[in-house]
Amino acid sequence: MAIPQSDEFNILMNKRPNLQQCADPQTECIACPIRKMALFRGVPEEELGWTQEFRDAQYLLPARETLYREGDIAHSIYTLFDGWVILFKILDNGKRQILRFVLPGDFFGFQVNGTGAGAGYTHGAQALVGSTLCVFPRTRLRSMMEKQPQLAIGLAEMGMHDMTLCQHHLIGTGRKNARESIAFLLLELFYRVRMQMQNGFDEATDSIIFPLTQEDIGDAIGLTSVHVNRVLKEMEREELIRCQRKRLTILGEETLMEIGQFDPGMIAPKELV
Amino acid sequence: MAIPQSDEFNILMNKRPNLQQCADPQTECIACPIRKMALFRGVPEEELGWTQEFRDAQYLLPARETLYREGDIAHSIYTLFDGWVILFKILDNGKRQILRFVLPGDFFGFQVNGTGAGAGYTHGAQALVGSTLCVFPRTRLRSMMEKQPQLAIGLAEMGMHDMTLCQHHLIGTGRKNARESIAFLLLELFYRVRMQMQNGFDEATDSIIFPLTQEDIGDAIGLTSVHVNRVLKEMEREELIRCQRKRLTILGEETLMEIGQFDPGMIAPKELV
DNA sequence: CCGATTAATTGATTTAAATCAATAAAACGG
DNA sequence: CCGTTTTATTGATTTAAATCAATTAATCGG
Repeated sequence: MAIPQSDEFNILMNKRPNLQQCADPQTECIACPIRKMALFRGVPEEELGWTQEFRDAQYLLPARETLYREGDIAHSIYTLFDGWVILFKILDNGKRQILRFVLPGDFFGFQVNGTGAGAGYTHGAQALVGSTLCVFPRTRLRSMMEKQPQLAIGLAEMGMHDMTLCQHHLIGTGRKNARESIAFLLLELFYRVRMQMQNGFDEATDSIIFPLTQEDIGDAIGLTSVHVNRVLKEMEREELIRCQRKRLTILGEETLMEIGQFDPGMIAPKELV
Repeated sequence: MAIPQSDEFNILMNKRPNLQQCADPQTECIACPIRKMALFRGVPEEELGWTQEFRDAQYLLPARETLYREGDIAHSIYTLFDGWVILFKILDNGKRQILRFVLPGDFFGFQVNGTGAGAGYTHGAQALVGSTLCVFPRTRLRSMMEKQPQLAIGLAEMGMHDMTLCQHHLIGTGRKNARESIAFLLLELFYRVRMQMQNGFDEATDSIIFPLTQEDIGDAIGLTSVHVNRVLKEMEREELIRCQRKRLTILGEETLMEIGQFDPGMIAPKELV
């Protein structure tokens, strides 16, 4: 049975043809299990009806589909409700640099070039696995923030968090070798998944769903997939990790943390004093 | 003649021993020539007396002095009024990664680890040349933003700008070679200086004051100073740049932009719609 | 379940940049 | 101006990672 599709949905589909409408019922902001980590973290409960109204709807993005490309007009901004999304940039020579791994609760799509409603995304976005998105109109963000300063504070706090991650990736590509960078990235994603979502993390085996290919890892860290493979294999031989069937298990957490110079404190959400 | 020093100054000096009190008169926020680019960009003129009161004072940081180290308790946040400051992180192996070049109008010092008043800076800060700083107490930032949402919006906008720069540095270290990264960095700094400040840029020769050593360049891009030297020398031989006596001239702007894949649009200040 | 595509694995070879090692040239503090 | 300390420069050698080239193992769509 076909799901009836709203006008707004059809308009959005013209802009973002890969999105699929969610089956109802959709999660309300007030009942949202990830709200405390997400954009509306600081907004008081009694105001949530109002933020709810700001939100367009929830949509599904199938695995491997592109949400938007660099340069596309940025009509929407997004909160990832469930799944994995990567933000990346393709260089002239065809090489790809992954800029950010988006996990549930993360907000994205607000980095644009240019001014006004016609500004374009500075990067592309693509799902690694089937993902659910909360969609918001970008052009109302500023007026929303003026009315509700908690929203602006939340955005600034999330921006600080994203910046910390980006700076650590810069440190990795700039001044760490392959083994160190890879150890760091695996731990970062492991901790983020364990902290941010209920599903994905399996307590029994201390493992997470890990949908990255070795090429994805390389494109995040600035290595070729061949070299990533060699390092991962070596780590498996050393019983530091197990990485197969899209599942990652951390066996030697202490050792990996030393190798990667990883401090779990960096994963903690940022809060303005 | 010694400048009389206030109580607040003496308290600050215990925390930041390298700062020197400015000779009066200090620049008032309302008369600040860089305000339109800085933190108080969106704050209406009639509110500036109030923001002025938030500000501690202006201080001098001599060339090569450290403002703070990673882990220091983050009492203050800063706007650079004049000069050049670098933010960096030192790894366990002693290597340094420069995270950001701070130019006049830029806001910094708010990236911290931990919560509350005792949180510590995630990075160190050091002056490349004698610099003037506007100092603010970090612990009042949130309440300021709640009272004046324009401040939060300004912070979010500046955060977007910083993020764009950080992502481009990541792209450079991750997926560009030495020649491409260096071309990009030189152009980025050239454009930022030309855009942000009156002094520093010399219209007659189309050159800027450029206080970085070749080691600084390397630590920003993830290269050794030896290799930076070879690439710079080659670029000089090709008449693309002139880089001597702490002054940088761009001779082959078009060619450099192609080499570095540099788009001046990325330098433009970000604005929320 | 099955052919087709995508991802992982491994070996051989090359290369961009690091490292090692000296000088030469600037900048700095009295 | 002068000795001292930083920076810049250049050559010789090494190395971490890239590239090239197959082959094997998974995953996917019907």
